[in-house]
Amino acid sequence: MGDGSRKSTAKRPRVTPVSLSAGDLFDLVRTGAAGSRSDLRRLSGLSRTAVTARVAALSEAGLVVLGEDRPSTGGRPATGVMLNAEAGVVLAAAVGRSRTQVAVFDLAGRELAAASLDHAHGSGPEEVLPPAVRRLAELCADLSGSGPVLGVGVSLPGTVDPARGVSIDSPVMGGWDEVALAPYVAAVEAFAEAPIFVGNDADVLARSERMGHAQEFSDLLVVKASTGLGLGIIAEGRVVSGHRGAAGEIGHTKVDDAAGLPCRCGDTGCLETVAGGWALVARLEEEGRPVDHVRDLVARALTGDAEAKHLLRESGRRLGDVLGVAINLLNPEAVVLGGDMAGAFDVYAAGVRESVYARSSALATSGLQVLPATFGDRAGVVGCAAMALDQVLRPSAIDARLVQEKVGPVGLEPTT
Amino acid sequence: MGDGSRKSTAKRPRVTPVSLSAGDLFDLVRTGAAGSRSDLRRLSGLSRTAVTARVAALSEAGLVVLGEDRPSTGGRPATGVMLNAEAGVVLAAAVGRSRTQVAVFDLAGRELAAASLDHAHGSGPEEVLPPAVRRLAELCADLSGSGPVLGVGVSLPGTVDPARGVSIDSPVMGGWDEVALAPYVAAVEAFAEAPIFVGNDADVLARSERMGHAQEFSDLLVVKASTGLGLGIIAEGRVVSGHRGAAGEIGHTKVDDAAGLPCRCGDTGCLETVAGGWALVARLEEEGRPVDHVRDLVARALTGDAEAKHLLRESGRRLGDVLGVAINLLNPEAVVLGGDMAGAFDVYAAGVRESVYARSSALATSGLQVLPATFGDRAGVVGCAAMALDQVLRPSAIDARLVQEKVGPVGLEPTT
DNA sequence: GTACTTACGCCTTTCTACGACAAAAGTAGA
DNA sequence: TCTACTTTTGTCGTAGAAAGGCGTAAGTAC
Repeated sequence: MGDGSRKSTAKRPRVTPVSLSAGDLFDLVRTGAAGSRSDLRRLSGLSRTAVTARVAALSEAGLVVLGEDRPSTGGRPATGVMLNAEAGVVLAAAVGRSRTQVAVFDLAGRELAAASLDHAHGSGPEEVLPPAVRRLAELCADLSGSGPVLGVGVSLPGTVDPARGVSIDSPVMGGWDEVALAPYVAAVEAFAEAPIFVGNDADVLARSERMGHAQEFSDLLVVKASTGLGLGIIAEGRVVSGHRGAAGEIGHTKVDDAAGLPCRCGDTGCLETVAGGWALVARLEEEGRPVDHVRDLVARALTGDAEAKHLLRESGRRLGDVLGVAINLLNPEAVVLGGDMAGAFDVYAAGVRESVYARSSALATSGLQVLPATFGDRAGVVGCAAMALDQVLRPSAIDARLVQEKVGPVGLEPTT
Repeated sequence: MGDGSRKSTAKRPRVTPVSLSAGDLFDLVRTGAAGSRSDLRRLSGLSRTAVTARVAALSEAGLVVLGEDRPSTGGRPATGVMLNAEAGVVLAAAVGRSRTQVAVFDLAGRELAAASLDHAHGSGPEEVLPPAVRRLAELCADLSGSGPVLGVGVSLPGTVDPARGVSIDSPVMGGWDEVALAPYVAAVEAFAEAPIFVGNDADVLARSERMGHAQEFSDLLVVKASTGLGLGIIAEGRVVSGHRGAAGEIGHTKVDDAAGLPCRCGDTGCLETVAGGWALVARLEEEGRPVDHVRDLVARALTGDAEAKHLLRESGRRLGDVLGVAINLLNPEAVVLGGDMAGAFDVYAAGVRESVYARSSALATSGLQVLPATFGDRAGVVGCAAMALDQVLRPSAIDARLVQEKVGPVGLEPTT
């Protein structure tokens, strides 16, 4: 050194504030990557001062709690920093064709209360949503002192527009064209402020796996096999929703076996007409053995009914034919089977495996696993909650909450 | 200060540095979103001071240039800030079965020089790579004063591991199992420092569309139809590579039409055996009309050869059968056809459209477009360059380069 | 009991980012 | 042609955040 003739050596600003925000640190805590301020310092590269300041802000906002835990690693034990699961709740409502599941979750994703509401098959929003919202209000009332409602996740069996929070249409339920969900939720005063997140049922099932199998695998196909057939895609750890959120319409792929058979979507030849739950139910009915719902068919299969088992296995095989293409395309590490039909997992998975291994290339199927949905028949509400939590607790949302709080506390109680 | 009883009211740090780094601003300039410091101020929300400092740093590093352009919008005209395309180059090498295309691109993605090297069908890395690297060195030498080599993009017809930069295997070429590419490139001293990015040929084709159709559409399927059949996926604006980078193996999907037919992959019943370029060539050969390469078949079709046209259309139809499933799954806005067979786009696309519209649901195909690859037979090198540029010029890489430069100039010349 | 390790609060220094002031360089209209 | 207005840009002083040193707390290892 020793020059100085060139002004570039004068004083150059640093220009590179790669520092992480409080929300980013919160995310590290929430995901369990960090459990103490020291962890955060190591992971973020920030100085102690910066980490301390951010954690203090998060703590004041009630988003994290400082416990005296953490075993020593040879020196002074660290003060535990963990997510304050009691800082609020999210609501989940998984609307099905004849049943709506509702539940309340804390910020750690634990279910605090749940209920199920039956309604007539194919009901419209007026019959479904107000009772569900009322029930959620009751659940919240019973859970006194559980913090404010930070978000609401809703899943619908049909096409939705996540951006606008409206139902676009539903093949299995009437009256859901262009229905905005916010007004129904806002009917309860305590929910009026909460943002609403809407997802397709198959998509939401995929999101539930982000709290399950996706912690192990980053590329997954998640099948929802119930009355209809849907597919959720997790690619590189992210849920892929496709253009206008309409990815995963696997049920309406045309297959040769179904040529000419009319589908509920108005077209003919769809996979659903030979492998969808409604079609299996219809088949059984034709044979003079009426069942009310796919769940009944599954129940029969579980008690050893040969015909029901055969139908399920056959359905799995046909699904596998189409799934094989998807597997070649996306090369997932595992296929997760969810929905009512996966209730008889062994039978259904046997059918799926049979044709998947025949249809896909050796490369794609080597090491491919076929797994049951982590949360079984609770996957709907878990996925709705996961969807809401992912949005409500994402770093930028946390940062926004903190600056908002500096102006005037709204939403979360500062400390109380 | 006089309180101290409650520290929470004292002075709270801001804790939320959402400010954008110099690299982020560079990205805005590079993508054309911003063309002046005022634009950057508006887009980033940073203060004039901060923007000025960052732009000064970028300018000193030679990454952007300040021109006196920009028309006035009613007041003083803004100084134009634009990407300094001459700050360096990236190299592209698209390895094919019998031909390797190489090219040099500037940072704006413009091709500065190009060449093509033929080699025996199915050659190994020893025969292919050294000549290609030598040719690139010659091209660079001719382009004196074009800046340092910042990155190298290579595409291979087979499976690759992008993370490690190695070829895993190739169905069409021998000797490519577990081949690391870096040593070959580093043989030329001027290239030794440059990072290497490796991609599958179909994947790279998809990346080329990020500079083409993907500027308009965020969800695309990109088909590479040449000797083999491959598929690249762009979902929500991102290229999806799948687990171990092996997504898009559409050619080895099993189809009923091909039952029993042996495929070059060792299996039987693959789509490629009835719709892949190599199969069409074999078919023509059986009929006593030998052709050397798919390109010859396409050339014949373009001159009106009925048999060639029929084969191409039939191939497109069969591809469309499988593609229909993918379309239902991912609901893209457009399907892009590339590779040699797309050279006869009209014929090939007709076949694809025919079966795609029959196979997919009305929802997925309404508004679906079938388009030719933006860069035709140059898509390979363009995609390689795009892959390298996306990595080399991404915000975090730019930031790293700037701090590096503060310590001691390496890589880019400071101003010179 | 002593030395060592790890965690963390407080303080000072450094440096970034902001906003105000002021000048430059155009356009629009009298 | 000249003047008022708009927009862009450079410079300066100040507030505030991040870093790092120092000292202390609270464990473990021997």
